[in-house]
Amino acid sequence: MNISTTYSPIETEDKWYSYWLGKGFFHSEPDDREAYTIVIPPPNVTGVLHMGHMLNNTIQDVLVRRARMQGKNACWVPGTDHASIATEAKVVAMLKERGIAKKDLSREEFLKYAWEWKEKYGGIILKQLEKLGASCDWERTRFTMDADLSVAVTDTFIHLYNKGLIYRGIRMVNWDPQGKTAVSDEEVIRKEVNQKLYYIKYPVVGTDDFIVIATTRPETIMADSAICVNPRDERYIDLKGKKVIIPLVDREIPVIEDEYVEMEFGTGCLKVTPAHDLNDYELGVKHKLPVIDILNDDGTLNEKAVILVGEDRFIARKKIAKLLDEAGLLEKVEDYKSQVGFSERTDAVIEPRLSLQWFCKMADMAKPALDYVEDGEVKLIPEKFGNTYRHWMENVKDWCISRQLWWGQRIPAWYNANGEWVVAATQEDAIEAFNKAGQDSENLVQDEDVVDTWFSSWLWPMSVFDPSVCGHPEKEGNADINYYYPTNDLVTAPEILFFWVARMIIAGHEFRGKAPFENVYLTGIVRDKLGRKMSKSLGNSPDPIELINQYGADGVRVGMLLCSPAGNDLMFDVSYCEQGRNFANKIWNAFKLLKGWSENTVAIENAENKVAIAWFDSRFNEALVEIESHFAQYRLSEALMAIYKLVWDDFCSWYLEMVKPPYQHPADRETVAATTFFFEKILKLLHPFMPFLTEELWHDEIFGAREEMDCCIVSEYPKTAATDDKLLKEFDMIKKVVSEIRNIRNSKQISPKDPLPLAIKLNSEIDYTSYLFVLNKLANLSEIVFVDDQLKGGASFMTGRDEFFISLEGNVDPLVEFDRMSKELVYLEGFLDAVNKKLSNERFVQNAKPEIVANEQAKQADAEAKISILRESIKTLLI
RNA sequence: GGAGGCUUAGCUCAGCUGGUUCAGAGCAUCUGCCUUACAAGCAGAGGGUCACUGGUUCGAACCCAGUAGCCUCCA
Repeated sequence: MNISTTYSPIETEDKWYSYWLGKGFFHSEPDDREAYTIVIPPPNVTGVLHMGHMLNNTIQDVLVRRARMQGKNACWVPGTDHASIATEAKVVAMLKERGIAKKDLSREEFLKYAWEWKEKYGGIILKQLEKLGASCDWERTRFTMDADLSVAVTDTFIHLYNKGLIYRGIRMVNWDPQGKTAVSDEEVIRKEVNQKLYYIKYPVVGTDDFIVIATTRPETIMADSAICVNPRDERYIDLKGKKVIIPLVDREIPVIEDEYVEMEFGTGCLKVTPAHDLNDYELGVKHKLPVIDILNDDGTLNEKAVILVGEDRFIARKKIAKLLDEAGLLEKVEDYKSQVGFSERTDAVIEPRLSLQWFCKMADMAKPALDYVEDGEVKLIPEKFGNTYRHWMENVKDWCISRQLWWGQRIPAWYNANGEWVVAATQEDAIEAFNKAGQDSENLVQDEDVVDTWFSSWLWPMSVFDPSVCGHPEKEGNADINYYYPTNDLVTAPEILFFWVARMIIAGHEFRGKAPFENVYLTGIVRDKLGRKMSKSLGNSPDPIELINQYGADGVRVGMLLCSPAGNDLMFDVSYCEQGRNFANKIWNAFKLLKGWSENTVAIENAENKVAIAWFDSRFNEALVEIESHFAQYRLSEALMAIYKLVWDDFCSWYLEMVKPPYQHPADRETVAATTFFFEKILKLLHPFMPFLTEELWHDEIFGAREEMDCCIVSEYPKTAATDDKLLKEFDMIKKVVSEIRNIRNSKQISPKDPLPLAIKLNSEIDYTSYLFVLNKLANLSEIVFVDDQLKGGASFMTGRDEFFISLEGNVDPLVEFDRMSKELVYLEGFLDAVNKKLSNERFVQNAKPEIVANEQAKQADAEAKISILRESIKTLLI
């Protein structure tokens, strides 16, 4: 084994990952054991690992590895989703590089290229997860566009359509005129832009007056259906029932009234353009206004605009401003800042556009999904997300599920020449359905759109096990789904609580009558040190693979978790990875020490070490109880910190220093055996967080010969056991005594090499005799004596009620000691005063719980005792 | 505009049902150490008006109201 002074991750990581794979430790098949299942939130197939994935998957791996060690049949199902929009964009870009335009390809040709792209570049991210140590069952890897998962999507569509839960309707979409496609809200980047606010005069019919409207989009006046004012606006009372004329095109439109209009904005008059603005559209529906769409799909004006036909919308804007000005109808132009949406991909200004889309009705399906969370059958962690969830589920909007793309599952709707349609899995089924309805079934065409990617991923916890149950609630399902479903934990980001989590609960309820998971752990957002979200465009995100190369996978895993409080955002900084790496190194070196001992042992009795061994045994169990409680509450970073302190402080700084043989002396066999045993337990505790380092050390010969399947990854996780509380308490006192002596050394500039004489004046029940060896070793004492009277002329301190004295010839300034003691006395007197006040307060004694009053009385007695000791000490000092 | 959340040491965060010597941890800082496991380390120390204002209570970091600042989601 390597005995370098630093742990070198590179040499161990690939080795053990392939070993685990080779032995099939990640693979799961249903059996008699309790299942522990996680399905991965499928990353985008085009994606590369970013810090968010890093956090999310580290958490999942910790949970899975721990469950596996607890003897559960652990199954972590990996996979990717097809991400229609992102993937299609990548394929379009690839084609462009090869000089091919998407519009020159048929759908089939394009899809061929897309699959080619997916096979070649897709799924890089899964390879990257291996570097992190993710113990996924790779034999179960799934893709949302696998043939059977696509059938699941189609069947689900048909099922919901037949139940009347899917319908077609008009909707305003985000249109990218350059990409000629609709994009989702998430792909619209809002930026503040300097614009102009144009004040346009509309002549009022039958008068010589004008009404002035402020707009940023003068090129859309030809699409106006009305002018709207607020009914409470006294400036415009006269306009009631009047009509106005759209400048340049001379079309008459009515003046309507609606509370929606903000009187303070612009002139208080709003032009209503239902075809080109979402709010205007809704206003139009409310007031039954006609919809006039004057734009082509490439952003140029069409013949409905009457003027400037064929011009691009922005050129038209400039030209129309000029035309209005020339006609004397442009009152003024102001500078104006506002938020404008840009396409993430083409950077074109997004155009709100009406189109016919497919929708999924949500209200009825949302109800049971809300109940799961309200009733606690599905737990959201942290709980605060329950409020957000309820609010959303009670105000749920219908889900627009169609996308104007090719990459994805094509909507199973078929149209005949008369515009009639049926929903069917295949063309044959469609013909049959048309015939049955007595409708024309010649020349059928399938809907050109695909369904939203979420429409695949909401089936994920079912479809990875048995896609055939999706769309078929009556089916019993295969052995896998009956064993693994419902899964245990889901680990994901709060941003997709509604897009994904809620919908999975809905789908799970619809097809299995059960929610797909018990616990949903919502991680925070990874931000940089300055609190900014990590993003590609800001360039503030480190490359996770680079970090792994630099700090080791274990170091990065620890670093991630150290700064990730449950449910809160985390301010990531590489210094956390450094801390993780240092921790790995600390463990490595502790191991080196132990290994050195085991190579030179003798069979001698070492009674002195027995108490230290008993103490660490208790301390380990005490820490384990705390760690288990953190895990039960999904407080992973606190569980990790508790382990960190157990290892670094208790094991390395205290225990190892206590039992360490003197330099160049052999170690006794019993101590080595006990320490080896402790070390192995520590490796187990650490394994879920630091899988590589622990596996590497696990196989060292000091633990004896290992069978090939005897690996840390499948070792039995430690179970809590009884603690000796008296021993733990007394050891705390001993540690305090040691620290006090070290403190005296430090402040008096005494070398740790110079032994000091210690005198103890016992005032408590503690029996120090069994700890003298430890005291002597850790504090380097020349002698320890028990005394009845306080000693003069040395340094002194109190631990509990016991007094300790160290004679220091000529090294102590009585004035300094006096000062220190006086300060302590003042503090104690103040403290006692506060306690006394409480106890003499009748209402306190009456109202407070008895144990709290008893506690105050104990505090009082303790303080009184200490004060009298201190007073005596001061007196002694002054004599 | 609607909803939710956050504010505790220089930084990142714990702090349970209001009551322990309760104001804590890790990192960073400072002081002293190359003490043969570890300088990626050891030993020790300093550091806070618990955002602000008021209220409830015998008692508030914790409960209530308001104010300020920051964040997220929805529109």
